[in-house]
Parts: sequence; structure tokens; C-alpha cells
Amino acid sequence: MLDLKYIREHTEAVRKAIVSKRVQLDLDALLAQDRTVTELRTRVEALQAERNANAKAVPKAAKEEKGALIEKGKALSEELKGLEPSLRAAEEVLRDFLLRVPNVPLPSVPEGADDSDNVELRREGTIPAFDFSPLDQVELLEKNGWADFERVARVSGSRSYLLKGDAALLEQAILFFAMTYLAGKNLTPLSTTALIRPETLVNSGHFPGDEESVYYLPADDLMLAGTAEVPINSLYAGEILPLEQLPLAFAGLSAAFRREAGSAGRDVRGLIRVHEFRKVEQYVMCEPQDGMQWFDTLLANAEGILRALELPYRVVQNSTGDMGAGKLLMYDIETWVPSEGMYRETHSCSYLGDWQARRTGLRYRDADGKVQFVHTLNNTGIASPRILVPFLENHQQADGSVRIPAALQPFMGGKTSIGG
RNA sequence: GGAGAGGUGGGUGAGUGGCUUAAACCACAGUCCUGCUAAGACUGCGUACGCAAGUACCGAGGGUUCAAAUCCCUCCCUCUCCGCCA
Repeated sequence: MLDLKYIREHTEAVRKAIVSKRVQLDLDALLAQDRTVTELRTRVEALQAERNANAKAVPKAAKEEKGALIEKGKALSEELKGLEPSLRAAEEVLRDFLLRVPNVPLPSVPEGADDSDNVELRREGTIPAFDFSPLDQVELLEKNGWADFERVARVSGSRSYLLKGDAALLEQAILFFAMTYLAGKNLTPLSTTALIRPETLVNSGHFPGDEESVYYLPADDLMLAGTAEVPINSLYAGEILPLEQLPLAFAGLSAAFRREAGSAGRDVRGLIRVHEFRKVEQYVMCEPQDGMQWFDTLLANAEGILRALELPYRVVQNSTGDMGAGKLLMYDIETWVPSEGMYRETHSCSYLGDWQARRTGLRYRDADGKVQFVHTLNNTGIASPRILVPFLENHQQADGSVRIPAALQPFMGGKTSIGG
């Protein structure tokens, strides 16, 4: 959410953001609604002031004047009963508008329609050159008895996964390694819920807009989060944090659920795109002036994890059309998948400015005692099982076994390789 | 799932219809006084919108009333005891 004052004063910048982010929104209708609300509010508040003054006068009035005052109060109350609902309805409409206004991207963000206009910033690590015919993720899993896609589909439907044996341990090892790594970078480890109230998704900025990708449990009016960003963002909702508490930086491990409604038929095979997975998410609430530095830190943390896992990757900057409404700046990390001969998105680093904090009511008292919104950022730490795809494929050996990088070996009981 | 208690400003907490549209204390900030790791005096001190007057907010939403933190209804949450349970 943007500040209404900002929208009034920087209308053209907002208009440009709406166009470049491909958002459906009539900004002029929003501004007209803003004027309607202001007019209504002025009238309602004047009436309320009159009602309050009148009510205050009643007990002090002489007996013979009381009747008249009460009659006047009744009339005022009647009039307000007509107007107040209109004001509330008008404010509601305005809020619906405001929730759809995207954040204005930083000037450095490349203009673009979608992910094909993202800009590669750099490549890191070495793409493996195999002197044998490498297997793909599914072949490796099946050869080693590490998965059972057919049977788990019987239990949980398509886009499910089940890991067995060393692969099941590997998943836990990678998640725990990532948690340990981020704890070492002074992020507070968090084991958090995926079960969330619907309003937390409005807070995070996923709603309105992303309703169809979220699981809903009507019996309890709860939803399943697609990322720990959602529960962590709402953890301090409505609070005014003392300056000493900032920054709040977390590494949150949670289950993650996505309906994948818009991606029917894409990546149905294997571990790339599943409905239920596990993810370590980095999440930061900080003072505005520290936001950019945190962006670099979160990116460096993710890269540090990939480097430790000895995986080749590239960093791309997302174009305006591929950014998501709330984002000021966004980089994806894509990790090399040998069987596809391409990089696949495994991490996503976002700087939201105060856009998310405004929705959630995340504020702090600055050094001058002024109440301000914090800035929020998030980046993947590691997400499994997707990360297993490049992991298994890049580290496979001629006999079908998979090499365990040195950094991970302590988390795998000292094993240097599995399977084969 | 059953029974009960409760949700008030940064904290404690008063307040069962109008002299409280939130007392008091603590914490915090400023000024003054005091020769010294102390004590005291005074003032200020929630958030949002508004130039201001003002308006709204006492878990959320409705209702009754000239007037609601206070009465009524629905919901949410917390705590205690019992039951069930990984």
C-alpha cells in the first residue's frame, strides 16, 4: 500500500508504475473516490461534533429545555445514521483501490513485459562437464529408489513428492544446513506455521490478486501459506516497535503450499513444481535507510548457501513486468539444471520498502520519537524439493551416485556420497 | 469438546450510561532545585485523518440511546480446570 498523500502528490509516477507492472487499475477513479471520501468525512465529522456537543448539554440543561435538546439529538442521530454507512462504504471502496496500487519500482529497474525481459547480472560457479551420459532428476531418484511418485499420487494427488532413504535425509540436511548457515549470519531462526488467517495474506500483499493460488480451509476460515514470509510479516502486525528492537531479521522454516492453479501442465514431472514443500525464508524488518544494505545481505546469504552446496547459478534482475505489485526491487537466483540445459529459479530476493509494512501496520519509533513504517525484505534461503533437482543433477557421478559437498557432509552423517 | 474467567494507552491498572470522549501509578522526555551512583518540584508524554477547530479508536463487527469503555447480540483471542490427543 502506498501513502494516499504520496499518490495525490506523485500521480504520474504511480500511473507509470501501474502501466509498467501491468496492473489493472483506474487511478483516476481512485482519485475521484478519494475526493468523495474527503467530502463525506467533512460532513459526517461536523455532524458528529454537533451531536457530541448537544449530548453534553442535555444533563446540564434546565428541565424545560431538555425535551427540545433530546429532540434535536434524535434528529442529528437520524441524519448520521443515513450518512455514516455511506462514509464507511466509500472508505471501503477507497481501501480496495489502495490495496491494488503497486509500489513504484526503483529507477534502476529494467522496463519489461515479463520474465523474458529480466536482465542477467552475473553467473557464478562452474557448469559441470560430464564424461558420461548424465541422468535427469527423475531418473536419478528412480535408479536409487529415492522417490515414489506413483504411490504418493494415490495418497495426495498429482504434484506431490515423497522421498525415501538417503534422499529423505538429504532434504533435511539441506534445510538444516541452511538454517544453521543463516543463524551464523545473525538471522534469528524461526520454526513457523503455514496455517494462517486470510487477512495475513492481505497484509503481505498477496491479496487481492493471488487468491486462486492459495489453499483454503473453510471449516476453520484458515489458509495455507505459500511461504513463511506471510506468517512472519504478520507476527508484529499493528505494533509500534522501539528502535532498539530493529532490525528484526529471521530465518523461518515452514511448510509451504501452493495450488499452482495457473501452471497446469507445466513442470508436472519430478520435484520442480509441487503443491507442498519446505522452505527456509529470510525475512527482515528494518529502518528505511538500511533497506538497500539488507537487500545485498540477503542476496549474499542465498549465494553463500549455493556456493557451499557447490551449485552453479546466475543472478538476474527482474523487469517491471515480472516483479509483483509490492516490490521496489527484485532479483532472482536461478540454479543450473543440466538435464534442461538452463538455469531454473530457486531463489527470489525482494525489497518492498514500506509498502507491505503499511498494510500490516509495522511501525517503529525513530531516534526523534517519530512513528514511521519499517521497510521489509524477503529472500529465499533454500526451498526443497526444488533445490534437489540441481543438487542431484549437478553432483551426480557416473555410477548414478550423488556427491555430497564438503559443507554438507557434517549434516549427512559424514557421508561423501549417497546412492549408486 | 465441556465449564469458568478475562481482553482498557509503552507497562500496571481504575472506570457498570453523561462532572472521564480514559483516573492514578510506573516508565520515558524536558526544565528547575540539590555538592556529589540519591531524593524532590513542575511540565509534557497514544494512534490516524485534518492548517486548525475537531473527529474516530478502550479485542473485532453490529445494535439500543439525545449520549456507550460502560447495556444487548455475534465473532476472535488469552488464561484456568476437565476431557481427548501427536
